[in-house]
Amino acid sequence: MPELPEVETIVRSLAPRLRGRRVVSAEYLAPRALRGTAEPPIIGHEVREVTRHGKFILLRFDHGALAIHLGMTGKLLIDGEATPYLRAEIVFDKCRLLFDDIRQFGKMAWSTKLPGGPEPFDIDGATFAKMLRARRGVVKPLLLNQGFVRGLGNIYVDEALFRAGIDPRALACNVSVARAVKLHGHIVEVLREAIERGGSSISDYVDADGQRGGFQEAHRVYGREGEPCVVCGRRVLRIVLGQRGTHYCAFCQRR
DNA sequence: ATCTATTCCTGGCTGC
DNA sequence: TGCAGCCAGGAATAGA
Repeated sequence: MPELPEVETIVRSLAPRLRGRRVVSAEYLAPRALRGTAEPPIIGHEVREVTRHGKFILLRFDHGALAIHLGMTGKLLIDGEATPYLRAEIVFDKCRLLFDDIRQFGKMAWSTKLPGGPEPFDIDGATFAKMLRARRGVVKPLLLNQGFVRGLGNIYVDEALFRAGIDPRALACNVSVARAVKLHGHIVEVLREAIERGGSSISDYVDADGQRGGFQEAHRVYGREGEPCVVCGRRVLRIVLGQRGTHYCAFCQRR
């Protein structure tokens, strides 16, 4: 499941391959990939840059950008093998880009307004604390809300809350300023560490060269239900919170 | 603003 | 071995 670190890894592998490349042709094999939006007017145009906005990958052209969201199982592969799950193919002058997506939660659209709160990297702890404490909801669903901060998904929210010692069911407004600042630091830290290790590959995720990430080995709570907490040794619990599997240590994380 | 439930989708599990 | 049933979940959506 591509979250910020996985998308960043993909962008870093895509950018040097696509920068300056001219689109020769494009084919959209699944109507769902474009979700009924107009075909991107990219034929004959050159990619200027490949960037990330939260979990969106942006292929930037002079006249706009193609925004791609990978959903759960989306992959962007340079010169990869076509699979039965191929949703789109963009042929460039020197390579081709395949959009592969088993579950079809991914989507692409031309020059859409990009949603979102700030990137966690773009705000400081004090600003984050102010934002967090102004909200009334439960902290985990709030962190998953892309309109609050961009880029976090289920894995990194569980990991950051564990590192910060905050119960995922805590109310945002009840988190002290000091702990909110600490949480922001841990969010930034866990995202940076995950980017360094090429993201987390739970099942499907690979970068544009088909390489898996390595950060799943460093997960402290996500996917570790029943295993001993790396800090206190008690069993990691799993509950459902906001329709999401949620992993935490009841001893190390408090409300 | 914030909550819940529902929808999308399919491979990979589980259990019989 | 086969097969039904359930599960994973990002985000949009509807309704409260």
